[in-house]
Amino acid sequence: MANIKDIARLAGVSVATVSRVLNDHPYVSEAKRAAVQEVVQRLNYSRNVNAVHLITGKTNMVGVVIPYLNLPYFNSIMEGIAQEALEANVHLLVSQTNYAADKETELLNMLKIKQIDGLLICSRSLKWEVIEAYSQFGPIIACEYIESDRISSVHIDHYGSFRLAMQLLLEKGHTRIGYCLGRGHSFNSRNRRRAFSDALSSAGVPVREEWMFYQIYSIEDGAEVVRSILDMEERPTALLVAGDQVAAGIISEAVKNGLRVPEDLAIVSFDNHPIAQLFDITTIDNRLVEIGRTAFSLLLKRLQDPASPVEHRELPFRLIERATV
Amino acid sequence: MANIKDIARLAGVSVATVSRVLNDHPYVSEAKRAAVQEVVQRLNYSRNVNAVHLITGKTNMVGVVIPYLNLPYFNSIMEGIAQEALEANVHLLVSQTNYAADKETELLNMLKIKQIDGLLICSRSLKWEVIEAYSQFGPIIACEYIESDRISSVHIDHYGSFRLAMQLLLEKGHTRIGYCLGRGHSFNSRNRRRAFSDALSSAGVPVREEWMFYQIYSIEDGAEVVRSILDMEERPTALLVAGDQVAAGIISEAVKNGLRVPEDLAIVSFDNHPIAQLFDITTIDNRLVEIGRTAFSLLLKRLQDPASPVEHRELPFRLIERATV
DNA sequence: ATGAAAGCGCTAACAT
DNA sequence: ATGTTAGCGCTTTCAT
Repeated sequence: MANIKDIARLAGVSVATVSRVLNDHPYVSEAKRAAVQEVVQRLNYSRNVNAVHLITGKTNMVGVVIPYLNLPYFNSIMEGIAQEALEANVHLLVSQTNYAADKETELLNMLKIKQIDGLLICSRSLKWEVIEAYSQFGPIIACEYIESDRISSVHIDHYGSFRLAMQLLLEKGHTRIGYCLGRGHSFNSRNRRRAFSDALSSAGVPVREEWMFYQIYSIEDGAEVVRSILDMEERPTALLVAGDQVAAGIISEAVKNGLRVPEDLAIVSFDNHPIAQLFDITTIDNRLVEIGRTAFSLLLKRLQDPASPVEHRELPFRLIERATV
Repeated sequence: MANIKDIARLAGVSVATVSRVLNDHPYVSEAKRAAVQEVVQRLNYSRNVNAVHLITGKTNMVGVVIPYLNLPYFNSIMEGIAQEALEANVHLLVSQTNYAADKETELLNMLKIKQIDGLLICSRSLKWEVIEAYSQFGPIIACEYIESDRISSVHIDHYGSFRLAMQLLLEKGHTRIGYCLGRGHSFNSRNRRRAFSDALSSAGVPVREEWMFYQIYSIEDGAEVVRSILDMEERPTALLVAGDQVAAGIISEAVKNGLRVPEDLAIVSFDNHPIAQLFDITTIDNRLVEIGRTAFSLLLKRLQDPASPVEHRELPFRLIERATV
């Protein structure tokens, strides 16, 4: 492969001049510029970016820590990130972590050694204190709520959205309410749980542990929840479901078993995925794609101006009333 | 940031020795190894991979050309790729191209300049002849059928699977059959179209252009198809649908408009996405995740042994009979 | 405007 | 077993 020296020799100029031409620097005579460009064309030359990375300390790549690419929640966020990255001409080093801490550490380390210019974290296992320590090496943006003066974040108010959903159900007279979440111990989940129990207690209703389901991710998981409910002596009359996909699984299985929705089982779901429309599910739009877009643009801003401040943006959620409440 | 020289100085050894320790090379005394490791720990040192990339000419990164991350078809393939990459500890440079040729060229170029070690192509706009020219720079694997002695591929037999679907429909007595595809001009689509018309002509039935729908990707697109059909004087009685998501949209809209499935409109769909189960859709499992996994492992093999031959693997598809035929 | 030369941080061939 | 040293391909002073 030809290198910059070859080009310089063939064009009859110095490597510095070639570099200037390559980087669109001023102070190069038209004649030499043309000569260089001709040789570049003729040899079909491309710069070795690894050398460029080494010397500039930048890579035009940002890392993305994402637990599961195929879960609708994360897929939507990723979609937003990818859209903006395409636009900004920045490359994405995507690491599907399955929540493995060592995978997260790996990307953090890449930031430290400048293999990536910045890092987007959709969700993580590592503690924020650990992650914060890496912010000295480059901007880090979180797609969840975090109080930090070193890591920017974009999030929606999961507490608020869960309270809204609860209010909807309580107003309809429901008191036997359960919920389905993914990870039970995440920050978001804890918030949701808190909203859930706050709403219940302000209505003077006790929390029923047996109606709280965790590790519910898929359509099949949703069906499973319905089967558990059917076996109960006392069943919940309403369910908050984190994820439309799961809600669809629940509704489908419920109907199959003679339960009417919403009469026997009301559902409020989250995310406003296309499938929610299909099943006419009342859902709260969490603006997931927008979260991804915003996260990326926050990152870009800090990349372009490292002095720009750490920001925390809360995106408004939005209730979509349909037929399951 | 500390570099290898600092470590060498502090540990009282040469940079070569440090490099040997870092790379687990033999011929280093335990004493020196320990000394180096101690300093590495103490300084929390990490190698600058950009320098390593420059000198080794490798990056432990592979590129992924993928048109849309959020389309179920591609998302499933991506899932397979990501699973294997996680396992193999290889990083993924993912480029969502939206089928923009210049984005594809960009990754091809990265291969040329060794910014990535290999390339996975899920689908593309560029001609294979163009892409083939880059195979000299590193292994390229395609997730679609291609006849090439330079690019390996994993694919399923779209012609065969479409023929099977047609056979199913013809056996049930359908002769007024239409289809819904995404891109109409892709290689896969052309194959499917061919299977479609071959099947029809072998049954002595003419092809009806007005029943062939293109650019159909989403649930909403599916609903739109139904609305077009309802307006027709003569309607198809069956539809081949590339994608369960779209099929779900079709069924939902059809039922809303009083059409019975399969009595008024039979559906055979493809991919066996979880949503197909929910809607009880007869579908042909295209083994998408498996395609992704296989593509990655083919790439890995060629990365580890560049002399290993170009391979073309066809994965068997599988009919899942449910209730829409 | 142009070029010479000094690195960027690392690996590996070579010498000892 | 260990160290010295020559690059990898590029950018960027610093001269001129």
